Amino acid sequence: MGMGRPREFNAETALDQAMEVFWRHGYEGATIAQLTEAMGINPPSLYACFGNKEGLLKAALDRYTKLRGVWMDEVVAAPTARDVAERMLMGIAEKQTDPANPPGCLLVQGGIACGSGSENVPFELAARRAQNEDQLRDRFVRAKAEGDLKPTSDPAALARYVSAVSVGMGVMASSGSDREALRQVAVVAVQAVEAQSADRT
Amino acid sequence: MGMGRPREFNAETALDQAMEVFWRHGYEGATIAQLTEAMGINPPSLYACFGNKEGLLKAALDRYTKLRGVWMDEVVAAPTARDVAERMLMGIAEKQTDPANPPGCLLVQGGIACGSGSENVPFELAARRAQNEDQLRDRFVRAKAEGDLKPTSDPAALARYVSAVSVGMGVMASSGSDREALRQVAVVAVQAVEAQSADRT
DNA sequence: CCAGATATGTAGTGTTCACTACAGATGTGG
DNA sequence: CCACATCTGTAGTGAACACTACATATCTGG
Repeated sequence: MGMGRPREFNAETALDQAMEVFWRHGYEGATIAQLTEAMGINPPSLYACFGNKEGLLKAALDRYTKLRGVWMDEVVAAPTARDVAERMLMGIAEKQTDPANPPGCLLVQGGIACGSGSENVPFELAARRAQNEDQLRDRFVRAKAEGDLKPTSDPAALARYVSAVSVGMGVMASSGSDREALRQVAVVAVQAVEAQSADRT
Repeated sequence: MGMGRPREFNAETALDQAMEVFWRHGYEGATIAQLTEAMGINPPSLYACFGNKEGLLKAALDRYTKLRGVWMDEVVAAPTARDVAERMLMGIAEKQTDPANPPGCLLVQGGIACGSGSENVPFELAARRAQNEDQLRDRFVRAKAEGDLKPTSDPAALARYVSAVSVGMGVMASSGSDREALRQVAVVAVQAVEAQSADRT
């Protein structure tokens, strides 16, 4: 039996375009018409490949978190907890205002509140953000074990904090804050992590 | 000439219900059917009173910021910049997880990204958030003048920072974080403001 | 009690939405 | 070159959306 007509579009390239539409308009604000036009395909191709609108979102999120994961690995590779926070938040100030992408973060812009029928979309995004937070927490646990963070510090709370600041910066970026404003926030935010760091000998 | 049939519903009570629907589902996720049912009125009454869906949102935002303004006045009445930040962020941890309201903050849940035709909704919310930030900034400017904050500190940056943390906490709350998790974030966040405070004599 | 004015409830309006039926096109295995 | 499988484009589908026409009800001023 034959293997059928091969697909004429590249799934990853198409996903990049879909990602941008979701990023800019949110899950509910993005229409199939906008998505198909950006992806350069027709609705039947979209549904054959991704199932439905939510399936397309998940695929776009997978791609987003995969690309972001590479960067996060560099972030947690910083030598100290303070440097991890700085590299993370300063990097976010850059990325969230990169004119090559829509402002803000897809994991926030994608949809914080949704209508009936899409209630699980916000949870889907939250689950991806939690992955980042877990990665930070693990790194801070290590920092505490290494004596980099004070014995009284709470790595999980620190990770939650850095994650919260990241999200807040994303919302600011999407509503017009420029890169310099975000950098100022990052600089202040890092000082809280510094306050939890052991004194240098 | 007569003055017409009087309205049979209370506008403020109805707005409270509409507020909750926008809060829980966002602007685009909230339907007129949900809104009218929650408000206990029919569509013609809604349109006669608020113009259209966006007009209703603005009225709900007005009411939200008015109620919130009372609390913000208490926040900035705290004696020091550090206490202002603590009162603000700890209060937010309480309010965003108050079971009497939907989780999070209407100024975030209302809509961060919107589809074509509602592009100005996110800006509308951002403008209201900016009011809070301005109030914080003014308070921190005063704190600096009073010697409460270090001469090297940047009141505008500090206000932006506290505002960003607030927003981040709101997103966390809406995606399931409990009150204790938010309190932990607040405790850490306050330390950055403390780092900008002058040493006590 | 009547005229004018505004509110209300019923029952729609046109539009846009996510999604798909179907026919033709393009590939593979035998 | 034929049977089969999968993709593609055209052209829709029913449902849900924001919004409203209209008849009726309830008020005030005279």
